[in-house]
Amino acid sequence: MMKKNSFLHVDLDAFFASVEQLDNPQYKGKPVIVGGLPGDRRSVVSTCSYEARRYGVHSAMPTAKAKQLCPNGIFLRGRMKRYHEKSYEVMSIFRDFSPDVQQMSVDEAFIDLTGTEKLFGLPENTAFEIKRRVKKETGLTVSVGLATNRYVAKIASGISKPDGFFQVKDGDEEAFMLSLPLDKLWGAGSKTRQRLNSCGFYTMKDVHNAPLSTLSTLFGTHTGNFLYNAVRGIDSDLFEGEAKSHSISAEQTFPFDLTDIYIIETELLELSYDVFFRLLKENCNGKTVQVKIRYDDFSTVTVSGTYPRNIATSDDLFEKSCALLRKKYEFGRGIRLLGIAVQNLENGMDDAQYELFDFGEGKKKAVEKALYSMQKKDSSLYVRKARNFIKKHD
DNA sequence: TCTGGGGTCCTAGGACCC
DNA sequence: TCTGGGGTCCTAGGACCC
Repeated sequence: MMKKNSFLHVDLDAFFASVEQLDNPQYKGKPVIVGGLPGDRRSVVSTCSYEARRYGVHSAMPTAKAKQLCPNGIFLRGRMKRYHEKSYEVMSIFRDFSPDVQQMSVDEAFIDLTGTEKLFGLPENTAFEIKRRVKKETGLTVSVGLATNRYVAKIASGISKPDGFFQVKDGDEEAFMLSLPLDKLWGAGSKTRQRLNSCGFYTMKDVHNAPLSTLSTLFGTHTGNFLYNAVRGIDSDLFEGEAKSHSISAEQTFPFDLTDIYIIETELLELSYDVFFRLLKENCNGKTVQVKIRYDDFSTVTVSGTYPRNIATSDDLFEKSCALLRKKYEFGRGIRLLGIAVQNLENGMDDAQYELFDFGEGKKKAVEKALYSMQKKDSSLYVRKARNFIKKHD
């Protein structure tokens, strides 16, 4: 008989809040809420401790509401650098147990344990050994799901949080899925659930009863297939393979809506710097630029352009962004968010091109590369155009 | 209570080419 | 003179996730 696959999904519990409690022992056992501070306009909760969740606080909740629900909460801004350090420690432990660790985000990963039994014993024992080592070596707790495919492992890890372990045995996948409420169907968010409900589907069983053809007609081929498989505990390969496209973006929500075109473009300048320096840092580049505008009523539009050559400098990105914005922006409307993305990225900076088409950009580019290496050596260095400083000191 | 920021993937329609 | 069907690329919008 063929040996079945074993996958772990490991999730760090209330990650950002747990790191804060670890680094600040006086916060242990208290409601810690990481994200915006209560006084910040237009901010949300990023992560909160289980103590805070008891008050009804959760991720993505406006900070103002969190403050209302939990007036004595400890509100903290995130320290992303620190979280990435801890994340790296944890991921390194995972790699001691399998060569195939697929990190999904800063706080979760899949570990393929297929074929590791001879080395580490049963997968469930490995799961407990991983939990033990993470706790001992980093002070953090994780929740682990174990199953024969990634999709079911992902759902299983959410079953007994925090510090949990849940195994779905070979052959039990379908029954496991059917035992859960519909809102545990990972990959079907609120919009899809609303549509499911409006079609008369309220439980996993309801979806399970529908033939594939019906689901495909109602939801399209892709989502139909996904739903059909998901309620049966079959992995639709959502987590398989490398990502096809890649992009780097930056966006900013403003405390107050913007209408003045000079100020709007000054913000685009700032975003252009952010994005361009990150392109340098990641040593990649692309030809497609997207500008995102969120109006005061929260409606969001995007406009993008694909150009013959990669982005040459931050000024180049700035000019393209301004042109795109002017094409799309309904002048006079209040803007609450602006974003810039460079999409369809490829590795390398194609330096050769600039020798053929150098419109003075080669020089600018050299200057920006030099600035980038200065910033790399001294991270306190903040290089921006004078235009951005004028804004800051208004 | 009024909604962050950084991503990936999918779809539909249009342009363009063969 | 009118027109089919397929492939590819691009764009805008939307859903979803952490």
